[in-house]
Amino acid sequence: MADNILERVVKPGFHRRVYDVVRRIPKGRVTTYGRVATLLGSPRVARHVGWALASLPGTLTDVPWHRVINAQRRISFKGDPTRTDNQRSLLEAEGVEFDANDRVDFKRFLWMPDEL
DNA sequence: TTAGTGACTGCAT
DNA sequence: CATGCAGCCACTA
Repeated sequence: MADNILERVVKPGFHRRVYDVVRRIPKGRVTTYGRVATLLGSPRVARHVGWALASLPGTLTDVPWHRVINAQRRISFKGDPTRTDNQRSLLEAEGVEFDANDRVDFKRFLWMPDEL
């Protein structure tokens, strides 16, 4: 089970909390690193959210990491460019659309949790 | 224990 | 609109 793998790969608790939030993002919706951080109670730890996702074992988890993009409404690309391609493909497969500038329309696809 | 790092963000230029 | 820069703090070595 993916969760078991996650338990072994990820030790720290903060990461674990990030994954719990990300798992709640509905299919076909996206959110930002900053919003996830805010849901965790710390609006200033957006970088840690990204870092937490960076340490995921890729496809071996049930965490929809691809539904998290940056506040500029774009997919963050630092490191491996193929990752961003994959992320975009996954989102488009769920119905999320990108405009000519590779941006997502938050009015239509941003996940707005009740808690926020 | 200390120092370095970063899938970010918001404000300034 | 595009860059640049400082702040942020859990995690890693």
